[in-house]
Formats: sequence, C-alpha cells, structure tokens
Amino acid sequence: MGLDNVAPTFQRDLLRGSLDLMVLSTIAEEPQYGYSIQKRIADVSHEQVTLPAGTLYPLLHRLEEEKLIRSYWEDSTGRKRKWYEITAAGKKTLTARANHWQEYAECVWRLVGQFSVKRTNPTSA
Amino acid sequence: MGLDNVAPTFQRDLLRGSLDLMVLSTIAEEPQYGYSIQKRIADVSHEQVTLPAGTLYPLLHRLEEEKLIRSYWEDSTGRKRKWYEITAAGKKTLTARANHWQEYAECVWRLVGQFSVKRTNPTSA
DNA sequence: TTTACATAGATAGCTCGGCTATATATAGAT
DNA sequence: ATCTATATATAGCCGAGCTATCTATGTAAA
Repeated sequence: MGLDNVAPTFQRDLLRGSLDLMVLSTIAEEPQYGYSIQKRIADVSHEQVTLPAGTLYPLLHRLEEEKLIRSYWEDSTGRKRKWYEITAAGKKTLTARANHWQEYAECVWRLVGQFSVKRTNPTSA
Repeated sequence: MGLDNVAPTFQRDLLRGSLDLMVLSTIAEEPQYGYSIQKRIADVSHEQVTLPAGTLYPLLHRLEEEKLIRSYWEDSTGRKRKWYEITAAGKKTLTARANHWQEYAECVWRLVGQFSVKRTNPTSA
C-alpha cells in the first residue's frame, strides 16, 4: 500500500492539538507499533488522515519522553517491530485531554455549526 | 474587563486549524471589529477561549490578505474602530472549511470518544 | 533472480501560526 | 490626575507537523 510520503487530505493545522490524542487512544485500545498506528488511523478516518512517517515517529518519541507511553522491541514474529503500550499516566492524560478536546469541539461547533451543510454535531452520540 | 495577555485555557495547538474558522464565522454573522470578536468568542466559549491581541490582530490581517474579509475604519461612534466584513470568497471558504472541520472532528471522535467521560458527540445536533 | 513493493523505523531542517512582550492612543469613571 | 477598559499593532520566540532522505527486510511478480 505504501502510506509513506502521502500528503494528508486535512490541513496539518487541524492535527495540532488532536493528533497526539488520536495516537494515544489508539495505543490505549491495545498495544501497537508505529506502522500499525499509521494504518489504524488511516482506516478509521477512511484514508482522510494519512500520517507521514516523519510526523508519526517523532510524535511517538515525544509521547515516550513524556512517559505517556513505553516501548519494547519485538522480533519473534519475523519482522522487527517497536511496540508501544500506554502507561498509567498516559491513561490519566488521555481521559483529561479527551474531555478537554470535546469541550473545545463543542465551543467551535456553537460558532461554526450553523455554516455547515449537514447540521449534525460530530461529538453528540 | 481587560482580556489582553490572558493565557488561554485551551492549548494553543487546538486553535490551529479552527481559530480562523471561528473568527470567520463570527464576522459572517455580522460585521465586527477586532475587540468585539475577542469578546464574542470569549462569551460563546464561556471564557475558555480568550484570544490575546497578539493572536487576533495578525490573524485578521492574514484573513484580509487572503481576501476572505475586508476592512474599513469607522470613528463616527466616538471610538476609532476597524470594522471587518466577510467577502463572497470568505463565505465560500467558510462553508467548505466548516464541513471540513466537522468531518475531521467526527474522525477524532470515532477514536477518542470512548475515552471521554460524557459520551455525547460535540458535533451532533 | 532481480525487480518491485509493502512493511518497518529514523532524523535533519523547514514552515508557519499562536504567543509573549511591548508600544500607542482615547473614553469614562474615581 | 489616575486608573481601567477599550482599541489596534508588530517584532520575535517556540514548537509540532511536514518534506526529504536514509536504512533495512519479507514477499511476490517479472
């Protein structure tokens, strides 16, 4: 498939403030390695968010440095992969940031929603 | 009240990709001057988004340079104010970007929503 | 078998927007 | 007079996502 160097459909600015959240929640579901995160997010977003490797790997290193995730190398499956799992601090941060993001999204929606074609709020059940 | 130099509650990164949209939609409702936009957004967000002047004014200049808004000085009301109104191109961009933002927010919600305390989607009616 | 592609990870350096800090000016209240 | 809120502006900092580039291997088609 080759997701490398594919420019994302969505502006890079949209990712700021929410990309770390998406990556963190993906890892929280179950341990992941970089490439699997890349594919999972592309899948969930219907190929709208296709992370370049130059975005993803530095981000993972940052999250690890912040102790929100931890890593271990695994090569028993043939391929050498660097697996990431979420830490206790990561789970705590994830919940806080998820609520934070939702509050912010609601605020944006209050102003912007009336100019959207489909008037359904993306963060209501 | 004095909103200047008040650090915003929400991370600055969240604003990237959506702040221009909020400002544009505020001006689209009715013509505004800088300070009134600052207060309107603070109001709608319940003081969660308090834009520093150093953020707002350069942004307005950018939007004007992109021909999405236009300005005129008005001082008949005593105070000298620079009013902004949205252009035809601005309306078009606003609609497109509003839909774009909603799609993105729904994508984030799909991943992150399960970790939010209140499970209501912020972009559903 | 060698060519191609998907898989898998890494980093130097650029870009650009929100922020801090600072500056200017005036109306109205104390 | 002094203070506060109103009103606008810009130089320069900072940091995250991106481009470009590099390395390496499993698998399958040519």
